[in-house]
Formats: sequence, structure tokens, C-alpha cells
Amino acid sequence: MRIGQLAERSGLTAKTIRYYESIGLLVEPCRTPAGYREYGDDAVERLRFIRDAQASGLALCEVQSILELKDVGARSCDHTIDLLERHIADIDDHIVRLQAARSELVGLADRARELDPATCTDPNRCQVISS
Amino acid sequence: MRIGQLAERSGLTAKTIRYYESIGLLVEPCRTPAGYREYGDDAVERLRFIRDAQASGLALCEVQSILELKDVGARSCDHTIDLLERHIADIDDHIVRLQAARSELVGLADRARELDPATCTDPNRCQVISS
DNA sequence: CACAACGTTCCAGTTCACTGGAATGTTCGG
DNA sequence: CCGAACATTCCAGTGAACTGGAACGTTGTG
Repeated sequence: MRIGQLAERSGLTAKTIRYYESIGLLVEPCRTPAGYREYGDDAVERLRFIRDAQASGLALCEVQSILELKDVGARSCDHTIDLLERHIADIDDHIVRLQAARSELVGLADRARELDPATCTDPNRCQVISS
Repeated sequence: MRIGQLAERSGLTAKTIRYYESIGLLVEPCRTPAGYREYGDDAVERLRFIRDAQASGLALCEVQSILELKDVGARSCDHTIDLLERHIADIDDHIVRLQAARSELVGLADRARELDPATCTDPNRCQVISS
């Protein structure tokens, strides 16, 4: 597939994909005779992993180190295991904080629902929280 | 308490706290006669909320809209509830992605542990994943 | 075969969230 | 009363992660 379709399937933009290639997150793919990038299905998979890892709070350079690790087949080495375990602990911490934030928001939403919707008459009030 | 102690208690830097104030995340606190910022205990709470909300993937401007909402006492309004529910859904999505990333990493770590640690002899190999 | 849609490179600009540093004033323990 | 630690403002700089745009080539449908 070409870059546009990969963008669509992965939820990123073509720009972002080229950017990822430029910083070494993605290897240069084959090109069509015209110079267009040609991707296989595994690219979707890889971009999805990047997105997930990034969502877990890893910086792209950390994602890169993990991808390299994946690519070489996770050679055993205490250092490697440490790295992974540190990242897992980070993720766990992150999940805990997310859950804390989530329950705060749920509490707010509950409180909001308890109030009479008819009291919301001032448009300026609502604009305060226009996102 | 003054800014240094708040920084310590909240895990942020004094710089960051002043920055948050400058963008309106924090209201200007009272000042001592010398012009020093004086904070109450609720400031620690508020900064912790900001940190959690931020960890949940919200941008600071979104955190701000939620804080404003908290500040006005969550007046009921469909719009408000929608906003909150959208954020909660975002967080849930985020958690799912984190868990996906987590299990990928756990899988990698398991694979790494299965291999013989003695095979890790090449220092260059290890440097590939130096974070 | 026109032409819209899609691709290419390259480079500069933007946004977000800080961060550093200069110049200066305040607090407090010895 | 000295000096270290801590505070102030203001402004400029940083790094990460894109994003826009110019200038140009390719593909595919009516």
C-alpha cells in the first residue's frame, strides 16, 4: 500500500509517517519505480505499536529503543530486562494516575447530572467550559 | 506555604508553578508583604489533580476547562456533561492502549528472560538499547 | 489527454510545556 | 550584620513532535 492508505489505516498523517521515517522509527520502505513508498501490512502493525507505546507515555526515542529490541529478537541481557521492566512499571504508574483522574471526572459528571439542567440558562456560563 | 515548599510537595518545580499561574491554571495566590506567593494546602491538591489529568493525556488547556468546571461547582448543562463524558471516554481509550502496550512489553520481557543471560557478551549489542 | 488526487523532497514554522539566566529583593541561622 | 538559600520579574531559549507550504512528479478516471 502507499503512504496515504497507510496513513488512513494507522490513523496518522502521511506527514507524520514520513517524519517517523526521518527520525529512524520506521525503516525506509521499498519504492515503486516512480519513487513512491510501498508498505506491507506489517507497517500498520508497527505504527499501531508506536501509537500505543507513545500513549503509554514513552517518548519516541524510547519507543525506538524498544522497537530495535523487538527487531533484534529481544536478546537476553539483564540491562534489556531492566529497561523493559522499568517501562512496564512506568506504564503501571501511568494507569494508576489515569484511573485517579478518571474517577475525579466521573465524580464531576455525577455531580453535574444531579443538578437541574434547566438551571443552565446563561450562555456565558457554558462558554467557560467550551473546549 | 511558599512556592519552594509547594514545589516539593507537589513534585513540580517552582518555575513550573509560576508557569501554570501565567497560563491561568492557577489563580494568583495571596502575597506576603515582601511579594512572595503564599499557598494553602489546597494548592497541593490542585497541582496533583493537574498532574493526574495531564497524565491522562489531557492538554493543559483541557485541564484548565475542567478545573474551571470544578471551580464553578459543575453547573449542570448537557454540554458540560458531554465534555466530561468525552474526556472519560478518552481516558478509557487511553487505558486500553496502555494495557495493550503493557502486554507487548511483558511479552518482550518474558522472551528476554527465557534466553540464556550468558549469551549477552557483545557490548555493542547492548548499546543498541541503551536508553 | 486533461486534471484532480496523490505522491516526492526540503525547509521553515508552530505548538506545547517547560527551562535557563540575568538582575534584583527577602529571610533567616550563626 | 553577613551570607546562603530562597524569592521576584522578565525574556529568551529548548526539545519534542509535528505541520505547512513551495515546487514538482505520477496515477488513474471521464
